[in-house]
Amino acid sequence: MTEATTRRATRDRLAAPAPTAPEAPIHETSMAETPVPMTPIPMAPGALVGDGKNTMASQLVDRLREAIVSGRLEAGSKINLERARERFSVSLSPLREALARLIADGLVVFEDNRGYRVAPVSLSNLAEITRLREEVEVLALRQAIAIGTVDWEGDVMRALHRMNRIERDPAQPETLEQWEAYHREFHLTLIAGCRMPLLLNFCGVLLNLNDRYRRTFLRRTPGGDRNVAQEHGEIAQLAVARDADDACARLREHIHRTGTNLQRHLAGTLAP
Amino acid sequence: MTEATTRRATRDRLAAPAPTAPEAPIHETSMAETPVPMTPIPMAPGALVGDGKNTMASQLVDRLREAIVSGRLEAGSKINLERARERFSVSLSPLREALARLIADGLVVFEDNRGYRVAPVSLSNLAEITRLREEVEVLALRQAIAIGTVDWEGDVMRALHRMNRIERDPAQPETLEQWEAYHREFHLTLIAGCRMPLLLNFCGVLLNLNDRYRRTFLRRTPGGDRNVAQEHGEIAQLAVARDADDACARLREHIHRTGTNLQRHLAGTLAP
DNA sequence: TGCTCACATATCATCGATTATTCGTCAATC
DNA sequence: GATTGACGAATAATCGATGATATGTGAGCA
Repeated sequence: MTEATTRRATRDRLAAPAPTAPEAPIHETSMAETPVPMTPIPMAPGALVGDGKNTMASQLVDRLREAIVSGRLEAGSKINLERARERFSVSLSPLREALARLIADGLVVFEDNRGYRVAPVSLSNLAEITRLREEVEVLALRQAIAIGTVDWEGDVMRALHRMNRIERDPAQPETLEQWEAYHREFHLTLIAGCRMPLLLNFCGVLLNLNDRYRRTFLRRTPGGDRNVAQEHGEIAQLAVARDADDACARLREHIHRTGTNLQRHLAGTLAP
Repeated sequence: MTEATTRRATRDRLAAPAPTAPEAPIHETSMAETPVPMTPIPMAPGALVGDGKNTMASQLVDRLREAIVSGRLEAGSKINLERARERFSVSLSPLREALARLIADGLVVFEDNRGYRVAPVSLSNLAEITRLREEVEVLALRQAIAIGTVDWEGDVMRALHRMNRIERDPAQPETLEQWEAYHREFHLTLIAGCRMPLLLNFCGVLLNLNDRYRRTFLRRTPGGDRNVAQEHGEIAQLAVARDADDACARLREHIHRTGTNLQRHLAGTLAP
């Protein structure tokens, strides 16, 4: 039970700064902070209850990622270390370590002696993300359909159900955030059955990058006139029915349409 | 004047520790250090004379990557920070930052409060690497053949020529190292024409991971009875001739055969 | 007016010391 | 005799301070 004491002390130390206000922007431009209440994120699959995120650096990775994907940290903006240090109430070492890890996600870019900055967005970047998702996510799905277990089927249906039950109300931003989280989990669960860690990791990165575009440009009109829920449902049904060709075709269309949609919105944002 | 003094001091500081002995093993096990004389590496393409690697952390990334891919740092072994700090003559901050960046390469794994370790090797990991290389490297090649410029064609032929001119003499380890560098560059150049940064980055990661297996298990008998040089030549010729289907088929076979070869050697190492 | 160079300032990079956590060991207990 | 809990050594994580680099500014000159 001495251990309990020690642990509790740590938890307090770590928990204390969290409830404070959501991070204000670090970059020089933009100061209107969207008061998003930092959802108690149902983080990436594979995270056991007590295993991860005990250190400053690891928590920072999540906080920074969320801040970037949500658009609170403007694309392309410089990350001033001193201000970020204050904002997140940490020291330089864990901050730099967290940023270094985020390079892997493609959300942060770095240059020697010039520091870190939020990865920029561009039409070509979006096009590549879409194209690669079509290829690798479909590849993963095909493999998942081939070797996925019954448990995997169950996971897929559960993820689908949870996502579709969320009522997306623009007046309640937290419902949008929640849907984003479930949507991400749905796509990851769909392919998780393939049991190829490197591939899943890469798909997760692409999904993150894609989500940043959607959350920035399609915040309230996610599907346009599409019935996204139906698309998801069909893909899931075909997948658990082990109809590989049709499931993959539908997933590919789904990704492609989303990409086209985003492309249009982004072009509208950049051009005028 | 003052500035000149400052700069000179810095350069000396950075240059000084480099020529010292090659890094001895950091991990607890294994103490017989292969006295590989740390080739003055013809580093990754795209490195201008003065652009990158000015900081301790960035230099460390390269040194550590080389140490891991070459096998000097044993797969799966724990990386003791204090010993690594001494060995590489740096402080903890840049060391941790460098290790954090190497997570992206899949060469290092991390766990909160348990530190960093060299990524383990396994048959399933090798199988996935091979499978993914077949898919994504071929995808990249097809795109490169579709849109690659004449400059790209030239780059491919040059890379092929340089690689094939190296005489691989097991008695002269530096020739093996040199060939590895050129070989890596050949494969990357072959697909560089596709102009998809994310895809190229992923291919580079896979190539690195693959090279670790080859350099560990196929150090002196790279091709078995295969004529690897001829395989490379044919792929290059087909690529610049814009024969996409044949080039991709050959590349896929090439990757697959290499994988099978490695699988056999690795199985022989793990089993008995 | 436009350019170059020195200086001041802001920022990034690194270090050494301090704090927190884990892991091995051993004694106490059931 | 096995399990549990407490200690101490080893190691990881964090911090505050210092050193190095880049960037902005203005004087001097063509």
